[in-house]
Amino acid sequence: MELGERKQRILTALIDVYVRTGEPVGSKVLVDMLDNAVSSATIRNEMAELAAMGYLEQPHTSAGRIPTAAAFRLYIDSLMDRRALSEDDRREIDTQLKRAAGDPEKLVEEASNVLAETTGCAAVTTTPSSYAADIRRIEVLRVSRYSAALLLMTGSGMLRTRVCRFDSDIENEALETLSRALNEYFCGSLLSDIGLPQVQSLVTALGAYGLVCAPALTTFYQLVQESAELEISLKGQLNLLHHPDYDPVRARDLLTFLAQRDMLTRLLTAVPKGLRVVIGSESKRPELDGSSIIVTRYKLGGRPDGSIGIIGPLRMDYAFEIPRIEYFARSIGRIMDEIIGLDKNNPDDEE
Amino acid sequence: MELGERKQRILTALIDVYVRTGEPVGSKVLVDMLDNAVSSATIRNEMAELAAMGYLEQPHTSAGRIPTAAAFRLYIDSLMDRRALSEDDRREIDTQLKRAAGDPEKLVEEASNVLAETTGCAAVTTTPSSYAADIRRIEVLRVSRYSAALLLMTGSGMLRTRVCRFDSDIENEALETLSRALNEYFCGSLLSDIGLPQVQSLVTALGAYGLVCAPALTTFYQLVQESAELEISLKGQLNLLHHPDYDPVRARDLLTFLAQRDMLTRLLTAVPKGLRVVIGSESKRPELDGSSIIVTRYKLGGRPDGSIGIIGPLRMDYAFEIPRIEYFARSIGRIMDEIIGLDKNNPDDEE
DNA sequence: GTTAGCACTCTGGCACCTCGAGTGCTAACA
DNA sequence: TGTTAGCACTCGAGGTGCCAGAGTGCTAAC
Repeated sequence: MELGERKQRILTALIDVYVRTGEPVGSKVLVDMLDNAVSSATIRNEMAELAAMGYLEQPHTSAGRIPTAAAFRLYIDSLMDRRALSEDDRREIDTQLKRAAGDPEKLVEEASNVLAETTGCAAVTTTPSSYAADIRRIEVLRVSRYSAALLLMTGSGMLRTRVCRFDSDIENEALETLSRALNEYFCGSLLSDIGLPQVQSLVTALGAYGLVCAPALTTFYQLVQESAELEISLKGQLNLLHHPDYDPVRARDLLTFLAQRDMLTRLLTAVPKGLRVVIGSESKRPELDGSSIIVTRYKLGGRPDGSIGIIGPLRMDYAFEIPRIEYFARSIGRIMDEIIGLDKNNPDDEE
Repeated sequence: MELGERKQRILTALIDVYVRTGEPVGSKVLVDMLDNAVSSATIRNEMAELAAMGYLEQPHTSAGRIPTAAAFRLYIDSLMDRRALSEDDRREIDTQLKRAAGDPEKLVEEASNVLAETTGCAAVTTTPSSYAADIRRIEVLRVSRYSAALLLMTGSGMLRTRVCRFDSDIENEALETLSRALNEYFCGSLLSDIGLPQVQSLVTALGAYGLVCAPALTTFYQLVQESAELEISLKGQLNLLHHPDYDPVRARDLLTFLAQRDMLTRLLTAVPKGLRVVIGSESKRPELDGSSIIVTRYKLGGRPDGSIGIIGPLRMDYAFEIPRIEYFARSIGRIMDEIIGLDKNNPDDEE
């Protein structure tokens, strides 16, 4: 059902006002918005039709209208005028992100913080998907007589350590053999390809040291699992508690829902590739009624990788926030490539 | 001003009831509590005096009385009967904590989670104070042609890494020299003793490589700073939002206050040695009115080190929660000594 | 198809009332 | 002197009624 041009103008104006004020919009305000081209009665007629079409609703008879999720959907898909970020805004974002550069995980976390702060919403990000990353190097470092640290370095620039305790004192020779074997077997493997059987098969390969090194192999396996796992960071939850559009109880319930990380995972990993905006009830989760999610993916080495986005009330300045999030994603991709992307072109290990 | 024996009994009974119900306690209930020994009128007289002494207050004229912060203080210091944890509770705590063992920082974090969950309050912990820890070892690991990771290992069992980018390709020789110099200069030093001047002085010591290694020195300095910093973890904030004693707005404000980590730091580091209970207004922070903090320190190698505690509403079951937190602290100390404490007695490095 | 005008509806705030719980006080009692 | 019974009093919670204001829907005229 195609919307007449005037209906589109009215709907757009109404959304613009609503996004600004948060109050139901009456016909009089819209007359002004449309330069007195038509009278309030005409607007009222049009609004009644828009309401019948499911684009507007009234909290009660004598209140103005507010846009429905369907209206926001239409607005985002075809009505809105994207507002580009100013040069200043971009520079600001870039500098803030670069401050955290050095380590991909820190970068993404900092992006989350900055995004939450600038939008006043909660920000979600996933770390670069190390699932498909390859192991570059494994170090075994003695900590004490009977404990050692394993260090894992991946092609995505991630470093992880984990301490392992042996059942008794362990010889240097054993640790060196372990280190050699681990590197020999697993360097170049994808994290996702390493299963328990592969790790277990090392026990025999380690010969005389197989048994004493067993705890280290378990630790190594856990380390790989943990590293392959997608990590989700959620920042700025307090923003939601302070947001005027949420009453404290709704905000609390939303936070409780978001605290179940598997829900978040599902929401984030379902993002196909480009941008995804989930508006209120579209998510089919009652807890997300009244909230919107804007997510996009950042690229790593040119390929879509982790996700970044915000969660906030239905009433968001989509025309502004969407470009902002897209810029964040681009900026993260760019900086991350600077940190590690280039390394991909020049693999260069010592061993 | 000494409290008469009957007043003590009344106050104790009142607190017990109030802690259980959360409602103002009227004279009739107390008559039952005290086995009808006296009439409600007598209780009322006593309560009026207790109120005059500042131990009780009424939300309004026709309501029962609730204990003031001063009453809780008296209760904790001299009236209450500590209730010991059951054997089952202890075992439960031990197994949950041991699951996370391996790394002191993870252990403390997990303790925070478990404590928050079992008490229904927010839990705070500080990581073992690495401030006074000594550097055991520094590793320099090449990541790419022009970047390397620095790894720092301390005597408190902490491992930290940070990636550093050089201005251009860097030779193996340079990295090796850097590694040697760092270890030579800083192994055995306390983290707190390492300042910018000391690090800078390495530039000359590195000779020909001084300049190219400069970024690594900066990174090293940051790494040391970051490692020396006390880390505070706050878990279970959502519990506070759901707690019946907080209306959502107060809970929100409390969370907002707690989010300023420097405030938390001050609260936690001020704990002298044993137990510390800060009740409501005693903290002099208006945001903490209506909330109590119970903190104690866990020991590491027999010496008081980090802190662990909970933050929750004034109305807590102190007689039960205090022993619980103390048990947590003991358990952490014990497990942590198992992980690293013993190592202190057997320092044993490869180099 | 558009507009002016009017009756209608609904919310939010305010005042008012009643009920129940629990107190403070007084006078009598042991 | 300390304890008790009895009663008037206070206050909050919750329900009702009323009013002003905002915005609509509808009708009839343009």
